[in-house]
Amino acid sequence: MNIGEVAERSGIPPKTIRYYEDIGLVRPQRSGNGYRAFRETDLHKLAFLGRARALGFSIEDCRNLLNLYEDETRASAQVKAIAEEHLSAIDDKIAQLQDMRETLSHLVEACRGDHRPDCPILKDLSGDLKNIR
Amino acid sequence: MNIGEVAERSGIPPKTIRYYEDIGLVRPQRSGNGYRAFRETDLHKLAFLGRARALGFSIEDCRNLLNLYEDETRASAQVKAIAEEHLSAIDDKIAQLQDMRETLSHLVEACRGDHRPDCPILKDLSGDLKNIR
DNA sequence: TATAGGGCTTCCAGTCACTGGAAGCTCAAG
DNA sequence: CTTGAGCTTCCAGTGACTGGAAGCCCTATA
Repeated sequence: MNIGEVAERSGIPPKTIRYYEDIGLVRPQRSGNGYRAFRETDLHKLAFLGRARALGFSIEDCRNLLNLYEDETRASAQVKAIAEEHLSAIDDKIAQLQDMRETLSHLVEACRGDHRPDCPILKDLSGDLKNIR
Repeated sequence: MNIGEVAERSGIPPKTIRYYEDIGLVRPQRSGNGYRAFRETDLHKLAFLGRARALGFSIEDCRNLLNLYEDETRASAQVKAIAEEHLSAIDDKIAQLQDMRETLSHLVEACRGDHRPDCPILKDLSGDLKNIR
């Protein structure tokens, strides 16, 4: 398989696949003409990476997950540990975004959004906390 | 004021303040010795930037908000538009993270996390969807 | 057989918002 | 006069790609 077909079947763009090779996540062989020659196992790995990335795992996490996947002697506890850490990072991020959302939505509601310059959003950003709440 | 004092009072590290000058967000004067000389207005601007960044606004948004803040002829509608767009981006991000969270937490729960290699997390990532929902 | 196109290759640069580090100047205290 | 803190600039690295340029390879059609 050439890179185009693999890209299509894995859903990962060619540029990204070349990047994954650069950083050692996949190691396709080469044809006589210099083209990358992917086997089914490469495709499988790339699809694995695509799903892991879609769950928000970092590249380093993906590398470790892939290693565990290929390690028949793994303990599922190792996989679970990675996933739990990531899950708690996601929870942190959600909480942080919800804090922002909370503040910002109050400000947006309080702003009339008309032609006049008065604006509680700017007032808040400027440090004048007398407004809102 | 030198950069250290401004950093302390605004809560923004010196490195970041220099970076903000590089990209034109603040324009402190210079003392005879080459040190940056910040006025109160510069400090005020930096604190504004700190709060806007804490709400997750991009640097470009911050630049626009700062311009509007200094523009007496602004319409609050302009500010509100920026804030609403950002708010909806935040909402999108939260939704995306919650999707990830949902999937991931089910997988984590299903994984026994023991010494054995069987792992529904890896099974899911490898594309075997027979497991879990 | 010439050529046109699409796909493939590499390499370099840019993204976003900083952050770390090195080399070197300035200033105040002891 | 030395020490050390604080300031300066410049360069490089982060994460995970993404865009673009220059050029080779392959196939189909005129």
